Amino acid sequence: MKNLLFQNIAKHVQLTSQEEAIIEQYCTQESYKAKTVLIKPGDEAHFTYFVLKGILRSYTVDDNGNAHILSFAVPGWWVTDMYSFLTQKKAIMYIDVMEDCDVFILHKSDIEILYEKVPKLERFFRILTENNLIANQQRVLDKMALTAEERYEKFSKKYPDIINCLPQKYIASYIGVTPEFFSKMKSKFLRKK
Amino acid sequence: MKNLLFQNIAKHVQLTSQEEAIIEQYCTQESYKAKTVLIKPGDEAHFTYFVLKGILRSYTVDDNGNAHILSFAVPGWWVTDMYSFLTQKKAIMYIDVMEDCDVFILHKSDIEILYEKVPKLERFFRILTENNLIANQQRVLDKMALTAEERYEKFSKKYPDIINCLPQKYIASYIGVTPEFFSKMKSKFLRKK
DNA sequence: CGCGACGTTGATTTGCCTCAACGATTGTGG
DNA sequence: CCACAATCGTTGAGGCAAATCAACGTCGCG
Repeated sequence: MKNLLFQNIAKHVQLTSQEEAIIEQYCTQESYKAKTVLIKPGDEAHFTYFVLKGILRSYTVDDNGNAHILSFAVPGWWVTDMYSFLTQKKAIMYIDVMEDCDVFILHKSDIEILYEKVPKLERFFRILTENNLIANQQRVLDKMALTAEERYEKFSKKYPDIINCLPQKYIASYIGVTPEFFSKMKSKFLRKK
Repeated sequence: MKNLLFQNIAKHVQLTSQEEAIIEQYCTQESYKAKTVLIKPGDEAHFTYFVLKGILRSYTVDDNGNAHILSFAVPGWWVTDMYSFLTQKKAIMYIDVMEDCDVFILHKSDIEILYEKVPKLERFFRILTENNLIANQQRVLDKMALTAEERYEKFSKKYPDIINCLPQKYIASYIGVTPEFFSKMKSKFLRKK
């Protein structure tokens, strides 16, 4: 279990077993049932979550009540309301559980302590954030340059596993279209083959 | 001149004058005329640029030849093709100069050296990247949840200075609409007041 | 069983794009 | 210094991608 976290870290920085032990001290493991809301707008996000099992998502709800999914968090991923977590201002997003999950919880203040005790983590999270940034930059450009169908194709190549285990309305929301349009698009797409 | 860089760094980490001296060794200053292309798709982005004066932009061009601006880089900002710079694979973006500029140039391999010599930079760039990520996440959501007019309003509040010194077709491109539509939108917007 | 969540399909509307034409401004070479 | 081209912004007509609204079938589950 704990291995998934350290496997992940090991992809970018090499920790000693002593350093791993320190990190372990600050990680709390927890399980949540589907539909549990971990963060909602107005909260202060004191925690970041590392997913061991299950699926979470982060999203906003607009004035018309439509949800817009920013990210799916699957095993091996971190998730929180970055804005709130980093600035300690009010959250703007929901984080909730889509499939029963096990997570590690890290408190904001503990992360700051860990940065001091295990400086390598500074690098680890830098690299993690860099990769996340690249992905988000690409997503901004994709939303501007590609059609819904192209975004769908791209998504299904990038996350072939997610596509079959989630209600498709969530995929529509991630892609940036309505469930109705997504349905029509998909049937047109399949008819072509 | 060099001060702008260190003022910027000082917002997030405290450097000794010795550390500043080390960093200075790896910075090359350069000036470029408007329209100079610093990076284009297919290149390998070996450099990142810190803007002292002038304006640069990063953007992609889609299959129809339309440009989509990812970012404007004004004094105090860093700019490069993050994807290429970090992975050292082929660039996917253009970086070019919109107004004659002075920049500091940092080589990818020098940054790696600097991370070793001045570990505080690891933190500095982590924080910088975190803030950049938050902004890009918000932009993804804005493109999904807001109308063009709302995105325009948001942009003009966030960058009131940029709006008056750049041809508006570039702002249209950043917002994610055509210049024609932007023009109509703007005149409708002004008529309302 | 009956309710609620989900996916589908159709009719209609709308936000934004495309294409084309036209002034105004800029700038550049002769 | 002018002439001409290039760039930019505006406006209009028409078109298309995607949203909206509504109705309906299906499935899983309390």
